[in-house]
Amino acid sequence: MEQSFHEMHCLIDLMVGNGIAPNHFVYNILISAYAQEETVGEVMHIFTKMQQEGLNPDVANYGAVINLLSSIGRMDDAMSQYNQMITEGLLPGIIVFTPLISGFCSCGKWEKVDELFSEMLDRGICPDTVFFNTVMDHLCKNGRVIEAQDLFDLMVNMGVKPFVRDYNTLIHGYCLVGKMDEGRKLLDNMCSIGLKPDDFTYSILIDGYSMKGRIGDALIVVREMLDGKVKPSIITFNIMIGALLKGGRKEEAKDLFDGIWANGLVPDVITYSLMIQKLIEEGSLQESDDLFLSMEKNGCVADSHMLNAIVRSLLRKGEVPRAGTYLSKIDERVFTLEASTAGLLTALASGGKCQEYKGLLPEKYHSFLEQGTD
DNA sequence: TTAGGGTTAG
Repeated sequence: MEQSFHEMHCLIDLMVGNGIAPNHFVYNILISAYAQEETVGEVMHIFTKMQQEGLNPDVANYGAVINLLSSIGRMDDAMSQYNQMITEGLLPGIIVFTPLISGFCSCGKWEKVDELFSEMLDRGICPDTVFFNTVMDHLCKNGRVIEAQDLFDLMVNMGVKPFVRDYNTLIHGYCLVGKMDEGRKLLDNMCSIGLKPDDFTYSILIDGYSMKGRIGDALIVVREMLDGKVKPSIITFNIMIGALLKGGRKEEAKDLFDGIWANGLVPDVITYSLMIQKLIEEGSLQESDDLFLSMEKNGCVADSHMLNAIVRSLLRKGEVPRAGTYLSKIDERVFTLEASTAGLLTALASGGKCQEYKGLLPEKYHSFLEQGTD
């Protein structure tokens, strides 16, 4: 980035040297590019530089700067820029209000959200589909699904057509607070107005039912998805496999796993992680090792989360030597031990077998055993 | 591509 910052300066100097003064377009391309990298120093430098050269920032320039400041939570600074542009007589548009309001949502300043939304409407600025989706998503993720629903209704009343993504956002909101029947109603509602649910819609609902332990209802949605000719993604498979395993329906989960390839997909690290943990849990240790090997043979590489989860499963089963094998992989690949994994190691030593276990685990992790003997 | 946003799994 430092290099390209230098290049940017050279480019601007070259333009000036050729009698071409950089305009708002040029500056905004630069500001936006640096904003994407979240390099605040550079952005503010360019912003100052353009003003020094007698070019007053336009609404787009302010929009890009306010977006950057809001995205990193510097709301005081974002508001100062907003006030500055008002002072200069510029008229803020939806491009300025969306990041500003989104920023206040991110830090939970809901009264500021309400205040700015009112101000925006007072200024005659119409919220659009991007605005509604952004704010609804924030509300849903904070458990404020009732307010998200109100916003959704307002959107419809204002004549802004909801898209599949808006439904997905709201259904997710209901799932997060366990209101599955409301989520389910929305699925039917979107179908009735001619919107076709996608794999996200179904996956969100399947996961929601699964979290509530309603495996039967989850499977009904799976059936509807397949009947509707919506192709599941590997994530959908992972959700379904997770739901079945949770419901103790291992054979069906295994059938789904075997059917992944027929759907033109390949299992990913999460699919394998789910299956392997289940095998360990039921004591099929050789099978779990075999699956791990075939996974790596298929080019799917274990990540830190997976190895930690495997180690924890093995430790819970008292399979210390095998856990040692996977701990060595964590060590070799320079992954970190997660706190919950370390906690299990420490707990292990409190049983008085610290010395015995030391011989089974890589030396690097002996300190966790020693902590347990205090 | 001059400016704002967003969904699912261990």
